[in-house]
Amino acid sequence: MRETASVVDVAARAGVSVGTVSNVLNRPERVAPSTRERVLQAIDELGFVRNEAARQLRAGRSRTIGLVVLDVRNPFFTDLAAGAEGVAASLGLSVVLCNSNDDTSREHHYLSSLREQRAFGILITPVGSRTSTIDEIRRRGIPVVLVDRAARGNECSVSVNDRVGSELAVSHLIDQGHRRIGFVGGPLSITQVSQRLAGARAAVEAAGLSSDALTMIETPRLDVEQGRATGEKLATIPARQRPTAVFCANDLLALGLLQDTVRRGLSVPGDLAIVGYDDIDFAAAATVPLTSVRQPRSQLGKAAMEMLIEEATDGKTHRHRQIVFEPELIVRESTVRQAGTG
Amino acid sequence: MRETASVVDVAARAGVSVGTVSNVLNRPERVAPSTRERVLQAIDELGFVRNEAARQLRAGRSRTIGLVVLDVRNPFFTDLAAGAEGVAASLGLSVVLCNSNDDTSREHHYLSSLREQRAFGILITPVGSRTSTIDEIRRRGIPVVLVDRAARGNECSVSVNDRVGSELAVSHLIDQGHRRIGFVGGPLSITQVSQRLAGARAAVEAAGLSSDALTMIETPRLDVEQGRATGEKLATIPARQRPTAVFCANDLLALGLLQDTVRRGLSVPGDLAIVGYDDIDFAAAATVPLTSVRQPRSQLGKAAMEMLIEEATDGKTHRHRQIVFEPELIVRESTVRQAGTG
DNA sequence: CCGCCATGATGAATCGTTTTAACCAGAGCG
DNA sequence: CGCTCTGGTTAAAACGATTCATCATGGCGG
Repeated sequence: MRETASVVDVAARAGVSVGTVSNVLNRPERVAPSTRERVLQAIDELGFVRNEAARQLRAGRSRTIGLVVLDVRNPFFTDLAAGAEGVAASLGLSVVLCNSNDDTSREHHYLSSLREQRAFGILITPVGSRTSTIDEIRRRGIPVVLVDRAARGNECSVSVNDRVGSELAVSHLIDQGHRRIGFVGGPLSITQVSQRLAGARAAVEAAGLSSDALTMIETPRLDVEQGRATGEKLATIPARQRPTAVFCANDLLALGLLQDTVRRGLSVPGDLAIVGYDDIDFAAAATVPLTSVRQPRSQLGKAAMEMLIEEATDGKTHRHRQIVFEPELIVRESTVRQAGTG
Repeated sequence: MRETASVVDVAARAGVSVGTVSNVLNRPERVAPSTRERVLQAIDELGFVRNEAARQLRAGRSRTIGLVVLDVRNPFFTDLAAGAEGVAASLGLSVVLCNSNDDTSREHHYLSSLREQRAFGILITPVGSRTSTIDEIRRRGIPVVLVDRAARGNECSVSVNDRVGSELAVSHLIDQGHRRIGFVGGPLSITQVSQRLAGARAAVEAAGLSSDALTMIETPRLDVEQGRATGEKLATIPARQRPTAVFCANDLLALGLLQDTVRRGLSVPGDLAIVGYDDIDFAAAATVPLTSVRQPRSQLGKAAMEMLIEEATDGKTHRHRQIVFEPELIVRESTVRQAGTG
């Protein structure tokens, strides 16, 4: 076996031209069965493997799609990725998962790399709202679809209505009789966080409560660690001012807070009711099953990928559009006292 | 601005040859400062972006490294990935994270794709032990380093001594007075699992206990869900035969089991002591902080990547070697009753 | 003043695939 | 018999960056 066989070698061995080999590879129906057979055999014997770089060079774009997420460690994003990947795989496209880690410079680095690779397209949850690099990439003809982020202007996006989701969550807490509610999340520069805060405020207002019924507890990140830290913070608040329920901007925060609260010997939801956001698998599996706002994560990824592919294939006729899914509140024990445990 | 500027456009604008442009890009010191300046300006004005596919075609290999893991949702692997990525990034190489999800066909699919891309190298935790595709890829000149898996024969690997890790864990449980110990994990086809089981058995034997002191509880997967299911299983065992301590093959299992146990109103470690493996961040943050076997995850990724790059750059002089890290037992409350809670 | 060397710059060849226009043989038809 | 049509096949021209052998220029020592 040669170091690496090319299409020329295959052609020589099968006694045909390179064009025919290429046809066998890409449009097998156009070549006569007997020749096709001969070529396939030559490919097999030589252990020929297509050179993707050469294909890409010729095609002008690659067959990889970048998926840039804020946090690979958050199951929300890996589930989303799984949904997106399923669609891509069925079309022979591959997805590379890029973790911006909520860091603008990392995001920029990945975007530059995808641009050099002439990516087929990009799905991204941008770190901030300023997206000059994204605009520049789009201008180069690489389609970009925003995921889990509603587009402002003339671009495609797939998102979930964060306002509605948090209204559901906070209204539920109010229905349960809570009058001092905490909102945990941050930084506010993350659009999802500010949207969810806005929804929470709207729910408080709609219930006719004063706006100070809602206490904002800002965190620097949206992870388990910060959730636990929030437990510390809450403990320092005098009991009569302390929220009796909190709404967390995502499940990682909620789980961290839940763990800390239980460890302090407090009861959930008795002493503190907790609602999360995303409904990751961990939520149902927590020590006290977590009430959470379910987002159609996998479907989100699927829809985004379908839109991206549509834009990438019929670029001319394509019209940008924004898909918005509706979230759903899943009520579990972290907000509603169970019959048996009363 | 043209659709997309190439190196010839840049050359024309700067009034030099394409060779010079290439030199500015790759060996700037070889070109006179004044020309260099002129070329850089042309690049800027035209918004020129290198075409990675063309580079790769010429170079014969790409600048991406595949990292194929068993489960992206397990923080162990994302931490490992972070370590590996750090090293790669400093050399201008990019890492694509591929999730085999413990499925042979997915693994094969990713490997084929990486082969077509003429990957710079591959880091992989293989699903099974049969690795014919890997051998084939290596024969093509793509270096492969096994991670978290000791190599059998003539190949590079970076792993952690699983036998020692589980001996530490089980000896610790025996030291705490436990005489009926459960081992939770599976499937046994995963090398890590069988190694950890072997270590557990060795520890039991070393302590002079009968081999039925160890109860095997096999699971189909290593996730939180299965950990909870294990709780169910344990509950069905008559109290006098039920293990008083369990050693789980990874932290996800341990956390699931912990959650289920606490929910049943049992005390940890009073009614059941639990040890996990990996010491993921979640372990310390659990309702009852989890005793776990710490693996140098990030370092593992770093070392593997360094080896891979070494093999990829001096292919001739390179000699395969196997690095084995030693694990460390981190004792927390899930096995040792705290003073206050007695 | 001549030849040599160093430094910079050049241009053509190359990587491996896809695509397109051209070509050919044979079938069908008037 | 000549014409068109068609299914198969071919040869050659891209795609865009890199590399290497070659060449120009000017300074310097002899």
